[in-house]
Amino acid sequence: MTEASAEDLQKAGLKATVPRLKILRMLDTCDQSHMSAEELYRRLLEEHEEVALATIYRVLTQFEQAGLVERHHFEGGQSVFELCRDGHHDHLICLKCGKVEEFFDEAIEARQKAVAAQYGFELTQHSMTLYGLCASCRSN
Amino acid sequence: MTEASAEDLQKAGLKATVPRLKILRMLDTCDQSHMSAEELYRRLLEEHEEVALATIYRVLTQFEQAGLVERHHFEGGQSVFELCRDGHHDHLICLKCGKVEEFFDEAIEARQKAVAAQYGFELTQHSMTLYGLCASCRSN
DNA sequence: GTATATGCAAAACTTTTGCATCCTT
DNA sequence: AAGGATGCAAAAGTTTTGCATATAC
Repeated sequence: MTEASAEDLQKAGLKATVPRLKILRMLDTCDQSHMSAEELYRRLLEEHEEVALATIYRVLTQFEQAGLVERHHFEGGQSVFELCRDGHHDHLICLKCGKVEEFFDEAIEARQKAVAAQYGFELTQHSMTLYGLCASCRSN
Repeated sequence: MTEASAEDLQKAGLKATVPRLKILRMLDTCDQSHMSAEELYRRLLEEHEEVALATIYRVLTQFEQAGLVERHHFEGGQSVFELCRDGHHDHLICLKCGKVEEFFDEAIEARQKAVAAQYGFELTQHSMTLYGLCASCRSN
């Protein structure tokens, strides 16, 4: 995938403003792909690219509505945001070091659809998050 | 299952205080089995069984630690609490009317374990929530 | 030039905490 | 009687909003 750019914003129907580009770039290039608004704010600050926290929240909400970003509610209360890249996936999170792994499992997806159908639901989205200890945290 | 009682609290290692019993009873008998702290507060108020909101939060946290209650982070920011009755289950939520259905699917549980193992994780918990439109909301 | 976005400060909301008083065992 | 629990009020944390100014097209 090429670097996040002004066109990505325009294609999504959003003006290519400086704060939006900073936020998009940070989501795209940061080693940490799942960040809270506060984390994003701090990292931008560190790179001397400060954007007001209120703007970060507004922009993330717009990105979410435009389908550029997904918002997750993991344990811990605050929302975490992730740039939508390839397709759908679920998450595996280490409770000790916070590492986030992404995975996709066809069998699970199929069963989810089957369960929803069984209850008469039209499925529009789902969230599935596994919590545990990652390999390196286990060995310590 | 018999009505929630003082013994349930004592077995869990908690003093059987009046506020705790009120909260436990409400969780047990309310038609709505998944409630936020605020909702619990309002419903107790309606039944003239007021408990301070701060106490509700403290008690719910203790209940959670004692294994009496599960805390969920569904969409919408605030925590929702549910009395632990039978075994583990996942949730299916209607985005329109808020109805919560519980389900359990062995195939999904098995795949979750397999996925965790594949990534070297020791699985300690998981949350899986399906969102959609329930049958009656679809027909309207 | 015009509509929209941003920054700042304040507000709204959820959850936690300090402390004096009260209740359970 | 003693330790722990509660209520109240205040604080802390997260997210939203009003409004004047600045920016993108």
